[in-house]
Amino acid sequence: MAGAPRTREPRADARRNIERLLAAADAAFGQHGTDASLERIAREAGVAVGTLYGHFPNRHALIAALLRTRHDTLFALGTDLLAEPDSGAALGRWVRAVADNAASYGGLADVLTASLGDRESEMHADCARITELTGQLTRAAQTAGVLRPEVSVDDLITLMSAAAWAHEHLSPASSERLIRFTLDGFRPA
Amino acid sequence: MAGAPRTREPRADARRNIERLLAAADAAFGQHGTDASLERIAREAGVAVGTLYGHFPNRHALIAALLRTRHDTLFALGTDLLAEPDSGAALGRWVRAVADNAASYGGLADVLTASLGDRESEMHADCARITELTGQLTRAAQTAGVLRPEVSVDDLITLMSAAAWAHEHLSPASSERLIRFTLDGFRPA
DNA sequence: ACCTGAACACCGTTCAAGT
DNA sequence: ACCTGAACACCGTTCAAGT
Repeated sequence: MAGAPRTREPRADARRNIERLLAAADAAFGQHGTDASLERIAREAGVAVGTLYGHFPNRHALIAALLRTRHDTLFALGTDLLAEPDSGAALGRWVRAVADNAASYGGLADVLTASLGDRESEMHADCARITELTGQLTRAAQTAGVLRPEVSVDDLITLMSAAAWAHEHLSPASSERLIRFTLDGFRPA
Repeated sequence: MAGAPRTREPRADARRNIERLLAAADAAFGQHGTDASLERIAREAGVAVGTLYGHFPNRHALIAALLRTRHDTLFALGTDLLAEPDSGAALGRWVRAVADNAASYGGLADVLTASLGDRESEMHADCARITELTGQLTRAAQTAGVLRPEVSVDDLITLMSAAAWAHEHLSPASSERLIRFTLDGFRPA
């Protein structure tokens, strides 16, 4: 009764191609932003375009795969922050972490924002999880009285996305200042 | 002494083509954002691609031409606001006007931000003028004591651009709320 | 099960040739 | 002085054919 290979593991060559594609994509997105040429990525990975499409049906899938581990550590941070006694500081750290993450590739803020509203996107679940954690941290800060009650989760999402955009298109410093002043505006009078 | 045509006016057919191109571009940018296909714009205008490039050497030039009159009325508003006695309210109205303007086409916030840092761009002068007016209104509000002294022109530019981005990628309401809370954070404690 | 590369439809940009 | 359209180099995406 025997080792019929009923495994779902990808074949060894496929696995290698996937890794090469991810490495090439990470480099290309880092250098040219999230709309870097997919053809070039395949070429750089030493693989035919069809192979890229075979593993990643579209650009979103490729980006999502790259963000996968990054997002896991982000979620871990989020749940840790929920236990933080100073919920104002926790929220601040969360906002910065999310904004930084959404700025890891040029154009990523746009992509993530689109994914939040697109149930079909490979990144939709991740975006929803971020929204969920943001909601919990927001409510915690509000019950602690360190955040105005009229501030909504959407307001936080807006700030984080806008800060990520500013990080990329203006400068990290501008982004940080926007966060600081806006969080100030979020505090009770 | 006679009517030799020493005029610099474009020829009648050229003039007509320019107008058709601008109309088509306005429609296309409105619908598909600032990176709409130039080939399609030419086709829609009933003109060969070469004609488009003959009048507008690149995409920026085309966008700049479309913004020209819009910006003139914006500048007029800016100088009017300098005379406003309530300099806090004046700054608020300015921020909203600039942000709205920078959201008139999808992707325009990105383009304008790039133009601000690119001396070669056809929109650079316009962006510089906006920065200048922002600086004057900022200083006016600061001497009136309704704006924290550590807020810089860059902070205002950041807010206006980020708000324009949010207007486009999230919603006009999100953008307005970002402006409101951040301006709150800009006020003296 | 996976890979290849040609195929198709599109794009930005240039430029010789026309009027 | 202006217009045309073919030309070139690139791209996203699909799919028959191979192994």
